[in-house]
Amino acid sequence: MAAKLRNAPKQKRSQSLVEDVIEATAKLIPDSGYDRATTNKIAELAGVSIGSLYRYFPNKQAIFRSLLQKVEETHRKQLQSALTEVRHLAPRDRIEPVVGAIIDLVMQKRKLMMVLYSNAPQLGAMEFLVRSRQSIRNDIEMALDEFSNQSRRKNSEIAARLIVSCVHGVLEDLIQADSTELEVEVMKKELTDLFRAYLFGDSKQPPI
Amino acid sequence: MAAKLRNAPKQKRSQSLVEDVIEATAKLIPDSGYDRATTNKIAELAGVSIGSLYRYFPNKQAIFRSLLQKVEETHRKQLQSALTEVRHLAPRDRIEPVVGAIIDLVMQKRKLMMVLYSNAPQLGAMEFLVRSRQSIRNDIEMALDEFSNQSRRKNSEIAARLIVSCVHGVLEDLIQADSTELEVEVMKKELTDLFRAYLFGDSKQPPI
Amino acid sequence: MAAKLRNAPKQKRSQSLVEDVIEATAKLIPDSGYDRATTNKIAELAGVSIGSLYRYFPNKQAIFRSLLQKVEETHRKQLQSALTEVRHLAPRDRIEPVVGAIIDLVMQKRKLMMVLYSNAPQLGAMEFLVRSRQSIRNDIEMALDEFSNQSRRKNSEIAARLIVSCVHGVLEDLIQADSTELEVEVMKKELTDLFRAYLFGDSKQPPI
Amino acid sequence: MAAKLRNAPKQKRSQSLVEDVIEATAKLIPDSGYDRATTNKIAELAGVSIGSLYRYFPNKQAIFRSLLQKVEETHRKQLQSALTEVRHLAPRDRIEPVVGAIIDLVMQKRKLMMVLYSNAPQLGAMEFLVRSRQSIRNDIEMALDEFSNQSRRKNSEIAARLIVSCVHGVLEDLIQADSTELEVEVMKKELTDLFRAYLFGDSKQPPI
DNA sequence: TATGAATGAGAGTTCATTCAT
DNA sequence: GATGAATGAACTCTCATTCAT
Repeated sequence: MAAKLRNAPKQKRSQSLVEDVIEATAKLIPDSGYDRATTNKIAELAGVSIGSLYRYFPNKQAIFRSLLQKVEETHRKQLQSALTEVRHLAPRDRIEPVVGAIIDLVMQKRKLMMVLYSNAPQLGAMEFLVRSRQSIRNDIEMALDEFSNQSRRKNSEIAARLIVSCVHGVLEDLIQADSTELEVEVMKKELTDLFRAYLFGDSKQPPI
Repeated sequence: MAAKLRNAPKQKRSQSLVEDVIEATAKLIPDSGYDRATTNKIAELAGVSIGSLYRYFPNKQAIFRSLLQKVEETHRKQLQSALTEVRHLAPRDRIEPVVGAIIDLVMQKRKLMMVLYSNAPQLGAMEFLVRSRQSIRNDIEMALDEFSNQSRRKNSEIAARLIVSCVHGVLEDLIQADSTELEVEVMKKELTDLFRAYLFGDSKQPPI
Repeated sequence: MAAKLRNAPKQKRSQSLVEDVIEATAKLIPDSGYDRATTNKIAELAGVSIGSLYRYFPNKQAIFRSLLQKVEETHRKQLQSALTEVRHLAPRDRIEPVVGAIIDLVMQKRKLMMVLYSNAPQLGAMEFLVRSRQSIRNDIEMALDEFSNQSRRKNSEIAARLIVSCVHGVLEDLIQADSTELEVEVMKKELTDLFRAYLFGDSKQPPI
Repeated sequence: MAAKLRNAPKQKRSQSLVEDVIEATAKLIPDSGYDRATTNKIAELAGVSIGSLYRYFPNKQAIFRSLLQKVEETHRKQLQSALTEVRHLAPRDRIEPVVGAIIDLVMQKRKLMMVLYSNAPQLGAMEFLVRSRQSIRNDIEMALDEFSNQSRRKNSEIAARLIVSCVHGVLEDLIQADSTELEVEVMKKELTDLFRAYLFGDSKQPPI
């Protein structure tokens, strides 16, 4: 689950240290990126000595790997919640809230995600990332399978991959352009529309 | 258009130096990333002394900014070519070749693009990148406007933005997962399908 | 005799702790040398907490000093045994077994001795080492005095010093060159021969 | 000959830099040993920036390796001089000046040699050291062969090894005990005596 | 009394940038 | 103009030692 740490943090104190370090890293990333987020800055922001940091993380990469894993894990859980909450709705009405949830989710961590993804190779986290994305696609795929008879798409696996990718693409665009709240809402709608057309051949947006 | 250089390279010699440096940087990035692509390595690979390099680039960031600009410029030109070549086709048949062209284009420079995009903030290139994307969106928007009467989409600007974002999203996924040639083709088809449904309410793929 | 410890270990528990620490240090040295044999590794290998270790040793140097003293003490005792066991032999026949014993003794602890000797200055153990060697020389001197009338050497003190030094020199060479068992035996013989010539003017080796 | 350096120092400036660094290292060793002779201290004492130091030496070990090689080379040359200068003398009169020369030689660099030898394994210099010692033994062996008919020793190779080792042993003892000039002279005489007895069965010292 | 988590000075090393030649 | 040797701040990481529990 978490990255391999030097000492499994069984003690409360240690757990909190690990949490603090990961959190500090997340705070530092947006402005500093991978390289300028130095281990000393991280330790300082976490309120921890550099020595303690290295007691629980074997090296800098491991810190970032742990953060990446934590974020991905959180994302998946939140996606699963969104998918569950939506099951009582008619299939075509499920799209909007799920898309909305995902977008909101990632928009909060904009640059964090960019930095983590683009440094994944150096972190030795590509394998993990691919697996993580696969899990998320599986969740979507299962959700699609529930109404595959009503859908125009036969291959839920490919459809899931496409959907996830498109959402990510729109997100990245929104992040990079530092978009306004309004733009975000507009794109959510448009994305919903896109997927409705794709899945049900129906693109009319319901009146707001 | 080009990054602000210390001396505008009016001389042939200087122009070639600038070109060589940018090219060397592009070669170094995939394996080295931003940080390990040191200015000294760049100069060496470019066959240029480090002193000369700094005569034409004020700092390391400027080199990468120039590269980013050159790549974006090239991409836009190639997109325009693709859009032009396709105008004699029926609107619904224009999607596939354009999507295919864009994907092929970027797939060749996978890691290069990843590194440049994710370091754009540190490079002070976000503003440029947003403008560059806007230009590309404008091109798409104009292409969409040509058949807006046949399309279900009224707002070509938003549609263009969505389309570009989705293509980028799929691309990133293909890049990160180190996808096979086959996967790339499958996703091209699916993306074409997606946009057909979105624009024309028709998602049937033409028989191959 | 033992290094100055913070608390003289009168309790059994403490004595064993001190022993364990010294022993662990001896085990660690051959592969780690002085610096990479960290106090934490020593404590762990000794099955002692680092805090307890520092209760009985004021610092890292003191641990190594204690080890050096213990080793020197052991060596001296073993030399005395060898000298005693040999007294029933004719003077010229005493050389070989003593030389053999010394060489065997030190060869077992090759690297340990090298590390301790070369770090003796930093350990503040030079004074001790000089005194220790003096003791050993005294033992040899007394042994030489027993047959000084048959020997060509008048000054047993100088002869003892020379002999000890030569044995050490040969030992170091054997250690550094990672010599084979055979080489060790050859050098033992040659050294015996050397000392016979020196002491008795007779260098013929007895037939094996 | 010299250790592999990053850039072969062809320029005068560079050669002097390399020399200065090696010299500074030699100065630092006696008081600081290997570990406390930090690269920064070395650079400072050499009057060179740490960056420049690393331009010519890939790492700390390489600096020490270069020093070791330089010292060994010098020693060998001086030994060869001593052996040559002595050839016009009768064999039994050659021993004293050669032994004297070697002792004087090494006594000047006492602790330096100790530190270099004991750290040779970490420096990756054992192979070199063994080869270097072999060369020196060869020189001695050849010198012995010149009068092997007058000598009691048949195996010059072993005799050479023994002699070199004994000289080293005596030297180390003199160094470690911080011996007086007088002691040094006494041991030189005794060593000469030892080898005369060994080689010629004659141990009477000539009147001074 | 024993523990071991915490400390932080300081190690080796890199690399963007300058400037004397 | 061109060069590349020189610079040194800043990086990641280690480990002797302390002290709250």
